[in-house]
Amino acid sequence: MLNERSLAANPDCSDCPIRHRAVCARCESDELDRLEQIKYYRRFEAGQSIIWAGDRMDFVGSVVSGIATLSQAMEDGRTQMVGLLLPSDFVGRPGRITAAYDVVATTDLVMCCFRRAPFEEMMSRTPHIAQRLLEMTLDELDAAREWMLVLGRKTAREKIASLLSIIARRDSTLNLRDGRDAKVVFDLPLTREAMADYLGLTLETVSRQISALKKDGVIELEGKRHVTVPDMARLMEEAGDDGDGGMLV
Amino acid sequence: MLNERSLAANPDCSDCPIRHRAVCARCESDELDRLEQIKYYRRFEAGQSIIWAGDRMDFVGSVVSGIATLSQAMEDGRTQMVGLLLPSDFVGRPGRITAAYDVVATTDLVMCCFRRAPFEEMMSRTPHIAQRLLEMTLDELDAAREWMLVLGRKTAREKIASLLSIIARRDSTLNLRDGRDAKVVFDLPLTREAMADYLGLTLETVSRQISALKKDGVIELEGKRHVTVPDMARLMEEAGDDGDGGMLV
DNA sequence: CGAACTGTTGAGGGCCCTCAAAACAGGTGG
DNA sequence: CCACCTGTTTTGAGGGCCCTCAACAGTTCG
Repeated sequence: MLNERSLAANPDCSDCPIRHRAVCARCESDELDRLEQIKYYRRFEAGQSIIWAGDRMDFVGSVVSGIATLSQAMEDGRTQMVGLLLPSDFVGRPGRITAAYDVVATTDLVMCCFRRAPFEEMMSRTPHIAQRLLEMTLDELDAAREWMLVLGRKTAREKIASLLSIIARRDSTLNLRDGRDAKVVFDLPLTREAMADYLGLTLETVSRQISALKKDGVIELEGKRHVTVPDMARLMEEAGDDGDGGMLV
Repeated sequence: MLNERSLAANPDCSDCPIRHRAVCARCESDELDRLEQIKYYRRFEAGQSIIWAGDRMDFVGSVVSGIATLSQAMEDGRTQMVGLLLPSDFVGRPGRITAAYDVVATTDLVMCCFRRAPFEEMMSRTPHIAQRLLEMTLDELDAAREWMLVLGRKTAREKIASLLSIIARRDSTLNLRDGRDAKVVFDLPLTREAMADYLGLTLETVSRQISALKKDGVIELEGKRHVTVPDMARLMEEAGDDGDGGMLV
């Protein structure tokens, strides 16, 4: 039914790009060995649905590479994105059988999956996994709360600036740059429609506000997706964030 | 500096009203004994600030009785509520020194506090605490995501109906009634302004929409705060929720 | 009574949504 | 190579929902 295929070979955990950030980050080598025995990889293509809300979920897992979105839909079609899943992010809730949200791959994506039952059994006996999952869940909760401020109180222009600065900040931490002073360059991993679903806007408003930020010199565009931010502090002002830039101290 | 005072006597944990729902829910009696040694009670008055965002936090704790709000403010005064704390809810993040949000008591409130260092030390040695905290955090994350749909995609009328049905549902579970058929009666624990901060609206819009729901017979009002819902299914329709009512299966 | 706070109601305007059309890019087939 | 189609994005015109500003009512407390 789905087009993904399991990889015959499971790459070694010690070579894994998300080894030190995913749910397995704190595992000792013997714990990792046991995880290795119950893991398998699945590959999804850009645009493909990974999970439908309400479906039975037989696995949980980590995004290894690529990007996915978590979203919620109303009956009349209105949809709100409630999570943006990047490499190392966790999918699924231990103890829950039915998926609560739609999960869609927005780029080609590789997921490291664990069958639910063995994973839960292992989690109950391996504090390192539960500890790391707690830490990751608390981070997600903080991000969700930051997002709620954006959704509830910011203007369309501020919303766009907030999203851009979130993406820019993430990229700048990946590239180990100073996120405040240097020029930041990145590609938007989302369509205008996905950005609208993220921000509680329409895609037309997203397009208009991006054009406006470009006209005002806050960002530069090359093609539709490639963004340059000449002055990160300026962008963060536009986002309505204060000098601390929302960095949780 | 604060007007709270410690109670001379710490009530016994086994008599505690939140014993089976708070962060201590899964603790064995010996674990509870150790928690008992590091706990103390603090009492706050309605309207009083419990924590300011950015302040150093020397404790974490559980709401024993009363209601508090978690909120985030922008420089220009716009504020968004990001959490509503009811009895058994946890305050503070283990591992974090500085408070990320403002916490305000909206009613008289009693909190069961643990000094941070001993609590964290105990948490690392007591899987039952970390397990329960993980479960509670996952629940909060689900609630936050439901809330994001409300903030991002619902109309003012739907927002009000959503908030009312959330409060009604909570009260009906407390009262062990059937939340679908029976008449539901409750008191609003929030001012119009707090409801506005919850929903990303102005207080005037909140007032207008409540009046409209009353005029249309969706709710009945006695005074400003006492609400009767004659038909829960109708209210949930108005909230834009489908037949399942957002109950996570 | 007056002050402070909470809540209601009205008038007007602005931001963003809705509907619509067109530009643009990528892919396919003639 | 061009015609054609599909999907994404941009831009325009108009309108509605909610915000802003304002006045007033009800309650509590001094």
